[in-house]
Amino acid sequence: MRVSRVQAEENRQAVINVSGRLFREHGFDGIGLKDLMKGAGLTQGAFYKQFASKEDLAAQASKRAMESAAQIWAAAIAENPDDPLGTVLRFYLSMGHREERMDGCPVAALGSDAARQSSTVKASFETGIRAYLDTLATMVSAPQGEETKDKAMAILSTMLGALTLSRVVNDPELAQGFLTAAERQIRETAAR
Amino acid sequence: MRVSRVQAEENRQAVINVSGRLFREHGFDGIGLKDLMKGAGLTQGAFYKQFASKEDLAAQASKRAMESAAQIWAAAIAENPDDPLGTVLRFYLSMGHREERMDGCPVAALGSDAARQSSTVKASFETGIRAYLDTLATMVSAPQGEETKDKAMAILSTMLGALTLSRVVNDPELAQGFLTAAERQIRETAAR
DNA sequence: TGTACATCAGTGAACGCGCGTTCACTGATGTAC
DNA sequence: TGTACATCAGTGAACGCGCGTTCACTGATGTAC
Repeated sequence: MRVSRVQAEENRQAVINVSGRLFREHGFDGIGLKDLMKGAGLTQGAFYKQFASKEDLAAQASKRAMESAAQIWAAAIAENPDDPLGTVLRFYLSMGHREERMDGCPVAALGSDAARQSSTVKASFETGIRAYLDTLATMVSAPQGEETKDKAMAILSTMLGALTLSRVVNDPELAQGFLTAAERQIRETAAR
Repeated sequence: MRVSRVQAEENRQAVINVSGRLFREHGFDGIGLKDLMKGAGLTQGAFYKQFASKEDLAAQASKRAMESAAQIWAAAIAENPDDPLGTVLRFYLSMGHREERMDGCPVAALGSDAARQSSTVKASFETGIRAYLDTLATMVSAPQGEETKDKAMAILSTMLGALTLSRVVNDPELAQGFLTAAERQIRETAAR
């Protein structure tokens, strides 16, 4: 049955939000339209009234996921403005983040999947990654602007790599080792 | 029809080898048993004479893929023993590696997929990752042993993160930026 | 060494299932007058 | 403001397809004597 335009838009947003979380948990190929729609309280049939294809949803959900990740960064920084970099590192490189794929960094949750997706999906990630870099760039000390960008890119690489490695290994001690080693090295890089 | 024991074992190895490559190219969920077997010149029906399940093959193929990655490292180092770290960084953090998923680093190709797999699959990755770390540890200068391990973990994190990020973004310039920034920072970390 | 027979790697078809996508239908919403 | 009708978000079933897995069968290999 028909639903008000406002309600329809709310439903669309709900699908995008829940898909962003479910894709992170199960991968783009690991969850179907039926379960994505059910997550928003709808049925499969309504899907094509809102989205052109699963890939279209993947792109929109990735964009949304990156945006909410950026908001989590911003909220954490706002709570502890004296040590922004330390705040970001403490939550990004934590065992809690390692175990929480669904609400964690989308690049860590979907990175190797995203590399295989269309350039529309990649564009969503690229935008979010540039936002990460801008945030990190405000936190590092560097003589010139160009070097600041470089440092931000190296720091983000280390963060993402350490979290990914910590999730791929079984041994919790080794996992913690990657997170700790990354944090230590990033602090040195940022200060240098 | 029956085939000699030697031939059967060769076929098994061929399936493992080709699957290691095809999984890297398409992801664990992105390619089916039919195509994996076809890659080794066999048909789908023979699969369960050699493997317990697709997951069983995933674990064995991941192990094999990590072993051949380690061999690529070793071969590159052997060719240029004067600058082992530089050699590894030049090929790992290259645009060529970015574009060659099938024969590249399995952690970069399958990292976020692997995090969702069974602990058997993760164990294959963990073993390979420890081998990476041992190799890197011989290349960094550090006063104490513990610090060497830490540096190796941070360096591997930066390498993996930079390659992953370079593959996730569309813009080749940004992709190259991650690789370059990572290489620069790793050289500093290794020398410090 | 030669023969008879058991073994089993590989084939190809079938199984049930869930996938992404399409479609006829419903009925509340939105619009025209 | 009230009425008549067109719109369209959502439902639920169906589509063809490919998935992982199973199985009856084949015939060369391996084994027993």
